[in-house]
Amino acid sequence: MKKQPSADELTDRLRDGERRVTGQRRAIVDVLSRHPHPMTSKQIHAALTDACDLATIYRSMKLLEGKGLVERFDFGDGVARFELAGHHSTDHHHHLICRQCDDVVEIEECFIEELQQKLAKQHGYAEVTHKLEFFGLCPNCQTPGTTRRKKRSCGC
Amino acid sequence: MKKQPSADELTDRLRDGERRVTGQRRAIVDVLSRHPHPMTSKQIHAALTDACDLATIYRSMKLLEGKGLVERFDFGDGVARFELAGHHSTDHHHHLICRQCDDVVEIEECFIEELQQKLAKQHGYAEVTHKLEFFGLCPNCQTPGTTRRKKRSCGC
DNA sequence: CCATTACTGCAAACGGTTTGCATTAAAGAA
DNA sequence: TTCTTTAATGCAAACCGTTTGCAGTAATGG
Repeated sequence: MKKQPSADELTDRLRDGERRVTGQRRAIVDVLSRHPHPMTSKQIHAALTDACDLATIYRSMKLLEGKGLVERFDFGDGVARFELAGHHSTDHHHHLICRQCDDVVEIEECFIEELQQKLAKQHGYAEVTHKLEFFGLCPNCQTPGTTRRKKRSCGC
Repeated sequence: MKKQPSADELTDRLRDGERRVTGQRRAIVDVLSRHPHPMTSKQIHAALTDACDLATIYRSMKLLEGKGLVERFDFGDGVARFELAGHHSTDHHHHLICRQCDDVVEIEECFIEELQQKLAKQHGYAEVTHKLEFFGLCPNCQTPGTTRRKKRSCGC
């Protein structure tokens, strides 16, 4: 948890562009700010103290992502996950996810920027980005018989 | 189009394990063998000469993937895409996808194996794999006004 | 405090994928 | 070849994450 965009930045970024700072959006950002790993919309929904509609969350995530306040990740299971931007040293980063228990390791560095540029130039592509996630078995899940399907209490 | 797993290999791989070589599965592999880029189940379905049910395709893709005859890719749009294994020099590879027109460049090399191993060791993870795809604007789509939304005739 | 209009909740719709079940057709045996 | 077994198929319904239309609600600027 490094720099906190939280309330102030939320306001700043939403204000310009006739978007409003609502209780729901504040609450969503608040939940995200307390979780170190990407959360699904459903998890965010569950973590909210005073519930708001799931549709509102989906709409909010899209907005927040567009404003750069939130980062979207795809773990390949058909469910979008979100992290608060600025949560880690760089917004753009990757993850190492346990196939067995959903443990998540944050990989803060991104080592393929140069490679990406090489590819872009090579094929004449512009504005190139990438998505990269690693999957494996965490230490606990390697020894059969050990705790599997561990779930964090916060569900993230 | 390098080595062709096609019929023979299809048979080999399915036979052991009491799975059957059906007309539908042969047809699916056949369609894939004629397409250079990943195809969605719906695209495969559309490309089949004598149609078979979509559910059958979904079931087949899962089986073929499990048998290593097919490679699954995720372009982040919530639709699974498949390529015939052995289509390219290495089965494991990546793509550079145009955000505008869905053009696909096959990136045959994978340059982050060593990095992956470093990460695995660093965090004690085993059997680590990764998913990596690049997104950008292809040469055609960079100049506004040029052909956009190009669709290959084969829909792949 | 008001007026404007973005945002919310609700419910219905959507798109990709999965599943249950009765029927069809591979594969091996006779 | 024909018979038997049982995996695979087609069809329709279910699923699940996500999106959308609409009427009511609430944030913003005046």
